[in-house]
Amino acid sequence: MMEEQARIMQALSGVTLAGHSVQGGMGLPPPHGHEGTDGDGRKQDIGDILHQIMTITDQSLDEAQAKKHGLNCHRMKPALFSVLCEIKEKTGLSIRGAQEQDPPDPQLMRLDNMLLAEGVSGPEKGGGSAAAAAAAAAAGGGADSSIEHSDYRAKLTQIRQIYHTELEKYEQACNEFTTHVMNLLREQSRTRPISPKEIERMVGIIHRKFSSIQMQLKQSTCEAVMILRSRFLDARRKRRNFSKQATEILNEYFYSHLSNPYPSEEAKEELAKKCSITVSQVSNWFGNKRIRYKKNIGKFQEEANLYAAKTAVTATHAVAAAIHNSQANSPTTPNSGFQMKDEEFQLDSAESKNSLLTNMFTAGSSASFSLPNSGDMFMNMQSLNGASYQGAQVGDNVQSQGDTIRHAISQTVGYNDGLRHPMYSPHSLNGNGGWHGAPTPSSVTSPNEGPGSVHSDTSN
DNA sequence: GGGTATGATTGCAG
DNA sequence: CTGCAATCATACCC
Repeated sequence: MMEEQARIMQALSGVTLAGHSVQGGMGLPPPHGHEGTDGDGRKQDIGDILHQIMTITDQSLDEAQAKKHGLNCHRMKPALFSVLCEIKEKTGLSIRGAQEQDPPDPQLMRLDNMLLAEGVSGPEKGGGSAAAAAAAAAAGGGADSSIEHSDYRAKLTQIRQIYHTELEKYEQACNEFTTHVMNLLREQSRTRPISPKEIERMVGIIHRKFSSIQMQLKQSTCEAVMILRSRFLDARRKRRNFSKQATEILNEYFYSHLSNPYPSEEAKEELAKKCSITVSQVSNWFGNKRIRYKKNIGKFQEEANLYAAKTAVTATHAVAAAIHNSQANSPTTPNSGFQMKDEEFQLDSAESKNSLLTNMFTAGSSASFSLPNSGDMFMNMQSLNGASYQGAQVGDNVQSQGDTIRHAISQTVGYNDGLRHPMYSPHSLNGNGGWHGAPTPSSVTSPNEGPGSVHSDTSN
């Protein structure tokens, strides 16, 4: 082997480096012993080839093409080509074959799932709004939640659009590049050993490269969504007072259930719906309210009175209406003890609630409103303006008015069918200041309440 | 800007 | 899980 190499070297030096020594000395002594016609001939062949190579750039393109064509048409070409392909397969390339079936990248899967969950890569509309809704639900709503919500959705749509545009671009570029490379390889396969398998492999490599770029795109998209999401949630985490209306509704409920201010799950849902807040916000509100009320009952007294009166007014409407209806339906119905003149309750548009209150609860007022001596309302109203109200025995009379009236009154003044059990007063807070002495928590409606009784918490 | 009100959070107990 | 109590963080008001 070494000998042959040396001989080739000699031949090369003899041809291409004629007159120049590469072996250090000033001159190379002529080789001895191996010279002959055979050696000279081979030397000449190699020299010709090398010469051709060296001068190939001097040839015109046409000449080169002609040579290429000549080679392609050579009768030995197909055989040689397949042999070379085979050799190539057997060497390096076949080793890489094992790496080809790429297992699904867990990171890519994570990204895909996330994008799907965020509604970026999923079906057109549903996913996005679902994610936004989820985010909204997670953060809780507010009066302006819809604004923030739509803002979030708009930004998400923007991200989605960018993502899809970029993805499309990448896919297009990938396809173009693949086609280009395939054509190139097919072309080249006429002059060098490239098997279809290799082309396939190359396509795979290209796709992998592009998918890694896609992964970067997905990653940045995910980041963008996450940032948007966190900003959105942060913005909603910012405390925002409930609307006045919502606070009123909650307060009304609280003070009309002062004896047991623990709304049931249904009541909470109802309140949440009415106030456009979440159930958990209702729970928070009641939790805060209970504790703050308990801590400083005095401070809340005024508020309690206000809401008691308010509730009384609205309920009075109901009662008046109920009576009116009842009377209309059965004119013979006796209404002693609970007689009210309709005109005293024509208050809706002309009179404000406040002026009505003044009329109703001023001693000199023509309206005489008797309340049972057992409800929260009564206690609160007692301190409203110092007037003393007699707890009339209205129960029987009211009952005689039929269910409608009984329900209305029950709603109004905390009247229960039982009527014999004392309801809550601030003084009945137990030693720990809890409501635990009161009817069972979480059962908003009093346990003593009759089964047919309708309570305000569920009836509105 | 400071004080208060208020919605939310946290840690604990039942 | 619910509610309580303490606390935080912010909104709101003067």
